[in-house]
Amino acid sequence: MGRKPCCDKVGLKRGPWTIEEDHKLMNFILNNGIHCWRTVPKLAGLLRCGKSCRLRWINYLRPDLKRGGFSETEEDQIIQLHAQLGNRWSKIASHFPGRTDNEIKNHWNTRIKKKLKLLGIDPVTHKPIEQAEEKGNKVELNSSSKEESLEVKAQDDQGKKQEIQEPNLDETNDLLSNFEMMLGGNFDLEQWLEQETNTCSSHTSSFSLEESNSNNPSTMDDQFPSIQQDPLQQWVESVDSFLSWDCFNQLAEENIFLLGK
DNA sequence: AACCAAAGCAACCGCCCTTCC
DNA sequence: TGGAAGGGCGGTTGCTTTGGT
Repeated sequence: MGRKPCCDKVGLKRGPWTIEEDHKLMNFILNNGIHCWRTVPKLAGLLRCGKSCRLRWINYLRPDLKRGGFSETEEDQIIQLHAQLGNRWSKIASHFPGRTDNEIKNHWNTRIKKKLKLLGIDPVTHKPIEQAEEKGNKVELNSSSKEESLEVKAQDDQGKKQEIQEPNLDETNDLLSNFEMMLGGNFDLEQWLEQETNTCSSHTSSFSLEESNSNNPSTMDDQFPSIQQDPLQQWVESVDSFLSWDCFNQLAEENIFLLGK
């Protein structure tokens, strides 16, 4: 008598998403917005469950995502927030615009946890590991990790103040509001593309458009030849999944989403 | 060059909470 | 007010990549 599954998994595709699936999902969401995740795969023509679509969008396709490694400052903040909130990753993620809970969780589990353990700090309680264990770690601490130890002490001191450095709220709000505007259907992609084509092509040598590259275009104008007719479609079909999203995200970092300003 | 182990990360699972009827 | 449905969240898995031998 278990709970009813979120969806009928029979006939549904699982595993890594293909570029085509990404395109379909992006295309659908950018055209229609998000109303009910359960209906998204059906309407978008995807053989995925709604949850899977939601996860893919939130963790990977969302245009306001910030990619790349975590900075020292971000790591510090994560540690402080974790000390206060525990494993409430979504709450922690809400302090990092453009970061997902999954990303932070992964980073915590793979790196920060180890770093803290190495420094003799229990990643769960954020207190020094018990004497016995601590002795074992001292050897390491005395050798290579001395600097890190001091760094963590500083973090600890900061934590005691119970003051967490707030993110740039203006930036966060701007990103969110523009993203909401986009989902609400008011996002003028055509205008955005017109404004930003040069920016994109200028700083993304890795910008790979395998599909549209058949003509070896040298500029974005060439890459989007019929942009005037159906810019969204052109854009979605032309992007090569995450490589192009790197470009997109880079633009987002440069406040390209602040169109409403 | 080949193999193995570790690390990193995307995706899935299942429970919990909220909303709606 | 209670039950069902849907979404959100945290934990876990498993595949891919990277580094070492």
